Amino acid sequence: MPKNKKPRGGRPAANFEPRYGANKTSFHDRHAGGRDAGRPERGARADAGDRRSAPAAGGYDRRPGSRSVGHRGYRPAEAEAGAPKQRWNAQERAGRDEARGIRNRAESGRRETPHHRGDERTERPRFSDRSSTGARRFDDRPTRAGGRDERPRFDRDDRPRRDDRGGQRPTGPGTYRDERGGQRDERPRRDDRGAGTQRQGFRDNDHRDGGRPVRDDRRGQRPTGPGSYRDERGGRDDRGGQRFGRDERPRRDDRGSGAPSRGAERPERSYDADRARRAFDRDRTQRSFEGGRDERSRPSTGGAYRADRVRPLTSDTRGRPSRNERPSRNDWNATPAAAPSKKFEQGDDVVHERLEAKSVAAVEVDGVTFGDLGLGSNIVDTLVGMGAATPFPIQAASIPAVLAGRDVLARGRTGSGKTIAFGAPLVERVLQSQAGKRREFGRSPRAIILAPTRELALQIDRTIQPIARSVGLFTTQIYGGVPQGRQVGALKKGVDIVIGTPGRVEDLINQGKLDLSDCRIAVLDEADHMCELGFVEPVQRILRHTADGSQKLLFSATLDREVAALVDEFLVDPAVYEVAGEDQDSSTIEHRVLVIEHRDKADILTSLVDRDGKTLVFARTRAYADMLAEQFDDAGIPAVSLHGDLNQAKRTRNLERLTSGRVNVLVATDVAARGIHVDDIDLVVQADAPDEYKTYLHRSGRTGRAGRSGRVVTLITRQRQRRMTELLERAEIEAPFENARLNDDLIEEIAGRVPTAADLTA
DNA sequence: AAAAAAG
Repeated sequence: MPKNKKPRGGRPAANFEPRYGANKTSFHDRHAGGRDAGRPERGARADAGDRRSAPAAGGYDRRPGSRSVGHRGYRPAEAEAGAPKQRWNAQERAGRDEARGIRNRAESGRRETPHHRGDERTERPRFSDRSSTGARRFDDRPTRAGGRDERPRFDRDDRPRRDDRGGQRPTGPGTYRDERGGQRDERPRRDDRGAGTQRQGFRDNDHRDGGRPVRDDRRGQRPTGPGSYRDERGGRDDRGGQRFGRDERPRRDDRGSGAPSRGAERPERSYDADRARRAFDRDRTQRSFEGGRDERSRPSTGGAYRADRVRPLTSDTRGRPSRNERPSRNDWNATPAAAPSKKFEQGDDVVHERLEAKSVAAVEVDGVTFGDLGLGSNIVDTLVGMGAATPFPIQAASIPAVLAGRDVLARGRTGSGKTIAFGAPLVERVLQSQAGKRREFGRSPRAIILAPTRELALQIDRTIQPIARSVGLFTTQIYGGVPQGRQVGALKKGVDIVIGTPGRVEDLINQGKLDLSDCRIAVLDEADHMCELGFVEPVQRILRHTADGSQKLLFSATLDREVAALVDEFLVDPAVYEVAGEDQDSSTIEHRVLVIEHRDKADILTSLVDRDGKTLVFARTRAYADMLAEQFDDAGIPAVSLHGDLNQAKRTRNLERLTSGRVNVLVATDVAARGIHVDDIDLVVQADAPDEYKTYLHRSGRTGRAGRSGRVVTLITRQRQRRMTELLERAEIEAPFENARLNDDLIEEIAGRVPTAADLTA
């Protein structure tokens, strides 16, 4: 049913566009449909004997503001054509004014959408008087910006904005993207099917939004050269990037120096021994369908792979890939001993026990292909098209296990390719489970993927959908904040893979509109987060709706025993994987802590974000996020916010504004802490220090992706130093604490403004 | 505190 809402583009990309244009589409539909439908009706009425019809009729179509009956801004023709306003009673007048207000809002919104900065945040007083405040702000801006003109970096940001506001150009090319955020119809047009994935346009489009996160995730695993990074807008480039990435692989090993040699030193342990040791080990026979599946679907190399290439960790410290003396959190988690005194000091940042895991190192997967792991050729081709020619360690480890039907727990640090690690084999398994069967109308989903935020669910879908499409499977997003009609419609037609957030998923289950009884695979992304208070219960309830013995996959960059509640109830003999050599020393992120005076905080923040690259600022509360974004905006630094107080359209749009580079500064709550991928964020500023080390890790993981350098700056006051020190210990991050004052060179340096260079150019 | 459902 949403199909007819889709813009009908001949372009293959059309299957991707609707999401951008979902809101826009319906908006335009209303208008276009309204006008078309309105004309005859109006004509009829005019002909019906009104004397004014003759002169007025010619003008109807052209008169600005004429509307069809169906339009909410509709006014009877008589009123406008000739009836004096005096005839309107107060109520009618009110209605008319309201209608005008709506229309104006809609039109100004449409006009200003691409660059307007106000829209993106929650209601602010100045918007009640948009024109005057707009004018004021517009007038102000050149002055402010002018003051900054000496700094060329502002020109780029300021100029288009002034142009846009002044020129009132309705839409730029970015309009579609701006309005992205509605849902799209998952179902490809018939003409998009099949060949669609092979077409360049499709690829381009997917890459822009879907491929990129994945590729970057993958690259994030290893330090690729800078050259491989920029060329991500096109499919061919991606392929190049992937080739490059493959060549790069050895470098990663060099870099994570320990990995190979460690592997060699580490005593090999038999598979059985390893299993016996695992805390979650259970009798595998509990899984009714375990055996047959295993034999059937295990890839030819899978068994050997697991036995030969994936090295088990034997204990907390033995064979541990840490290069420093501390126990490494990167092996699932620190033992309690790693932070003994901290454990109960702060109830909100508990260090959970580590999980025993098999560790897979990059060198071990060298030369292995996705095909070797057991994925079908269509999927492999799609992956290659997305820039993933060869599997990364976490993928190489988990894919065979997933294909074998095992429950899997996997930890790979931020940006290590987790989405493909569960997504690709999930698609393969769903495909196998339907082999030979016809895809029935109204079939219920075979797999579900849950994510903690809507943005993440969208992002996951962008990655998985092309893979699913390549084998003729359908995905749909089920998340809140948007009307459910379209989602329900998709479900009615039949969907194979559901990707969503817990709230709406459970809602639709309870409404009887989503049936998970045939759901054989359930994935929890950011699984540890999903096990936190407030999330677990719905997640548990949802999982209970899945088929008996359904396969469970739990992934996170900070996976630890926090997931025990779910593991105990839902997982059977899970395979547990992690990636060797993933510690902070191998990270490309530079961490710093600025100890500041509270009164300087606002100005220091403005100074920090007053820079060239993309900056992500984390605030603890929604209100503060809004406040900061406005503060930056007022200082002439275009900024938007992202938090749960915004409606979904604004959330999606604001995130896209950062992605597209329309703004360089995004101020977000922790809604953006996990999973969200935006290219090129080179500075993460924590306006408020996080309370939990995991939050720190996830927030900082928004930068330093794709092997690029990234910086994380945390602002704290003196009183917070101790807590911060402890948190960093738990996170196993080393960061210098530096006292900073406003206008310190230190801040210039962190922002990337080197005073001397500016002096030289001046 | 934030996140996750809402016609």
